[in-house]
Amino acid sequence: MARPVQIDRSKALRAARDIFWRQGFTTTSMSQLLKAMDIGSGSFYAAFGSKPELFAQVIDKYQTWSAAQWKRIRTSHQGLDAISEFLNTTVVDVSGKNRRKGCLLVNSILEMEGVDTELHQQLVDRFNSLEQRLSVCLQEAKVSGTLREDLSVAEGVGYLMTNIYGLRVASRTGLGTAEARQRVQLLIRMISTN
Amino acid sequence: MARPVQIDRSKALRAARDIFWRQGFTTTSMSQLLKAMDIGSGSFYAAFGSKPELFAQVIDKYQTWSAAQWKRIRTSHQGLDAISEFLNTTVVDVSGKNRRKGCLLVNSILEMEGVDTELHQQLVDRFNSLEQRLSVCLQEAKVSGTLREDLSVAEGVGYLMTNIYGLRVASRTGLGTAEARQRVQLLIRMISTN
DNA sequence: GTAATTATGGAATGATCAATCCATAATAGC
DNA sequence: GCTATTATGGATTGATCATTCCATAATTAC
Repeated sequence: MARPVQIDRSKALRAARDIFWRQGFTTTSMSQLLKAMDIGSGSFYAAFGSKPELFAQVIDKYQTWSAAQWKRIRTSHQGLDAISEFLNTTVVDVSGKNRRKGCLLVNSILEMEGVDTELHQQLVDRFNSLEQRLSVCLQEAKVSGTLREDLSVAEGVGYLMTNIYGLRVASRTGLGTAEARQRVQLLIRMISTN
Repeated sequence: MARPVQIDRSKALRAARDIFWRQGFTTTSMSQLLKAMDIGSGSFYAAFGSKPELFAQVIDKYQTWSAAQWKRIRTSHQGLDAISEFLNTTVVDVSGKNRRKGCLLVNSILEMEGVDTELHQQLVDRFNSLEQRLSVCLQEAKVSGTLREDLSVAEGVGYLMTNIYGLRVASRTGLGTAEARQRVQLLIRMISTN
């Protein structure tokens, strides 16, 4: 009865994700965004509400993808091996030819800090769910005896979180894939039983 | 013969540094900046040139201060002890009551990445001078036998850089001073001879 | 006190921002 | 093929951005 929607929502969201990933939320202007998504402003506001609302949708989708990836890793890895696999996957994914920079969630946390306090806290909370996943893996390692005896699970989680943040940032200052992998290997070795 | 300058340059620079530190370069508007510095736009452009030029001056001053701090540490500490002192000083300085967030240099590196490529590379180069300082300390530790034997100096530098970045970021996601200190203690312990 | 000179800060300026408006395009039902 | 309906995207809007302009204030030399 009416003109049908012609925008490919999922494709548009992916384009938006990638440009936010590369440039951040604030830096990306609506004109850049519309061009990247290849839609007009009318369609945009009809379909996504506003620039911040679109961003929230992108973050949602990103986290869904992120959770799926974690689940995939966990079906075939456990303990320190799962953590190692997680780090390698995410590090590889964010450097090298792939032009996305760091982790969208971490980047956004840093960017939104002084700007949108509410969104900032939401993002931090979401990211902290990673702590629980890491905690479970470390517990497994503790039981299986692969975790350094003088290291508590809580300490290990803090250590890993610091290194994850650090690797994300380092990947944005020119750290190559090969060197990133070496750092991952080393940081795992540090918390393993010798 | 003419009206004398009444702005306190160093005080104004400090105010600018603090608001950039809290909010970042892009997010801070000229009106906020002028209000924080407590000067009018005429005086501002006469004294500092432009917003980007002011930022460069702030970064310069920040790094001068940072170098002095490092020098101070080195007069009384060496090896892993110097690194530990450096980490504790900077971590304490950037969290808790002090409302500045993270490290101005690191924050700016992340912010300028897609925006101003030239400035971004300058900042990265500056920050990398830290690697050399760390390398010297690790060499001292190697000689004195306090560095884990199975760890090369190069590996140690990479490890430390990751953790420094990570701590800077973690301090912007709600990490408290006490917990930050524990993480510093742990990460030093990991690279020490047991 | 007057003239000369320069700092000052509030009022324009033009660019760009996100968001809205609206004439037009594209469909389905009849 | 006509009507009703909704998607579309370029033009428009009002706000805000960094910057410039300029009348005025504050000082020194005489």
